[in-house]
Amino acid sequence: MTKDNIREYLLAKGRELVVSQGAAFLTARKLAEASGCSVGTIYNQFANMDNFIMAENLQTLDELAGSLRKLSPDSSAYKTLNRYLDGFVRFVLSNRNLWFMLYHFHLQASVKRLPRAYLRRLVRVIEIWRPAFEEVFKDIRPRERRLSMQVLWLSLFSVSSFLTTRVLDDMNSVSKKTICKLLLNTYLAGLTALKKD
Amino acid sequence: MTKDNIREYLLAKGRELVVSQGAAFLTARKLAEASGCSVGTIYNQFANMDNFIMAENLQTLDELAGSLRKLSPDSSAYKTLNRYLDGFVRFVLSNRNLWFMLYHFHLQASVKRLPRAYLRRLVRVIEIWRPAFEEVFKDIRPRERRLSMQVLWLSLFSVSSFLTTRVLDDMNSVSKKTICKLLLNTYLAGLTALKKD
DNA sequence: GAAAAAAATTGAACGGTGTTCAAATTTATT
DNA sequence: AATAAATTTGAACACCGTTCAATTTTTTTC
Repeated sequence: MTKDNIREYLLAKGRELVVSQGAAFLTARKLAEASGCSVGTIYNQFANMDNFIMAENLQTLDELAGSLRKLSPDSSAYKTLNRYLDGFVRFVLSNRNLWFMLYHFHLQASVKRLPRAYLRRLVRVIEIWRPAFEEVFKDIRPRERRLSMQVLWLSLFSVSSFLTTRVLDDMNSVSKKTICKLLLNTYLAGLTALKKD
Repeated sequence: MTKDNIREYLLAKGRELVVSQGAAFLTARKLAEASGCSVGTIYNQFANMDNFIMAENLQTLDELAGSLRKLSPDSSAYKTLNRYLDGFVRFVLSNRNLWFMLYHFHLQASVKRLPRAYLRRLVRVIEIWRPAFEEVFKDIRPRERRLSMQVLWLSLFSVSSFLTTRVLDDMNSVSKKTICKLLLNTYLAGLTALKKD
């Protein structure tokens, strides 16, 4: 097979495989077969499969950011934060396999160190929340506010891993979205309550 | 090699490998070599390596439960919850590789379904928190209280995965324990604030 | 257009993984 | 001691990521 943009073609095909068959299905040989090329060609475009997966994950984060940026602010900053959460949960649930792959890789890679390019996109996603968050908590000192926001994001991101699996289906009778909303709003209420001291 | 309790011996050796070399080092062949037997013997004791890892994880959860149960209540139920969190974080940080293996397996397995034995032990851990939690929030309706507790545990459990990696070292200047304490106490404050409505 | 040079593609091969199972060995029973 | 049962063994199978000499394709040069 010959393509002018093999790299993009491989990424697109790999994405198809993950979406339709799950992250575990994405192997060098299966990708090669699905793309109509040999494994060598993949390794000509990507140093290794980890880099390929990373490239997919960067795209996923870009799509998440794009999806969140499309959301218009609500009547209050507080409601806007809830809107972002909605968008986040919706994105994860409608991109389960891609998000599972991202989180799985994130977990594994973070044993050593996450690539700068990846960390940058994570920050980019968090930055979308920031204005609304600062608006709601404008009378909290910047340092603490920044930390609180990071902890909130860390919690939501961590919990998001289980949005992609079946584990929460057994434990609760409430929906995954409800769980996330409860986490967000309880945490926000906690911040609101604590700032008064 | 011949042992009267090969199963326990293999589990102990496997544990050594994970503790000292990391979860990725635990393979059938390496375990066989470290234990002085063949791969076949392992498969005679365990249906597959997943079952072996599961057995290790059950033990890890038992050890966590034992560690938490050793803690004596503090002067208030609220402080007791913080004490449990301390114990939890301390356990995870001093059993990084084992906890990473557990969480990693949990994530993977939860794509399909987690074994009953495993879920039971998870519940057993949560149950340790329950009395103190119910004491603090005795005027919240049981159903909501139960849900709030599950969401709290889910958050802490999810975040715990990153206690075992380096990822939080780069993002914040505060310690991992501080992050967890902030999450817990903000969430608890939120519950306290919300219950007044 | 033909020949030479450069670039890209190929896929068998290497070392690793989990897993199987007929054969060898050890243990228990008669 | 001979037989029967249970256990252990490790080569072999199908995968995995990865490499790289050989092939094919493309480009450049004449």
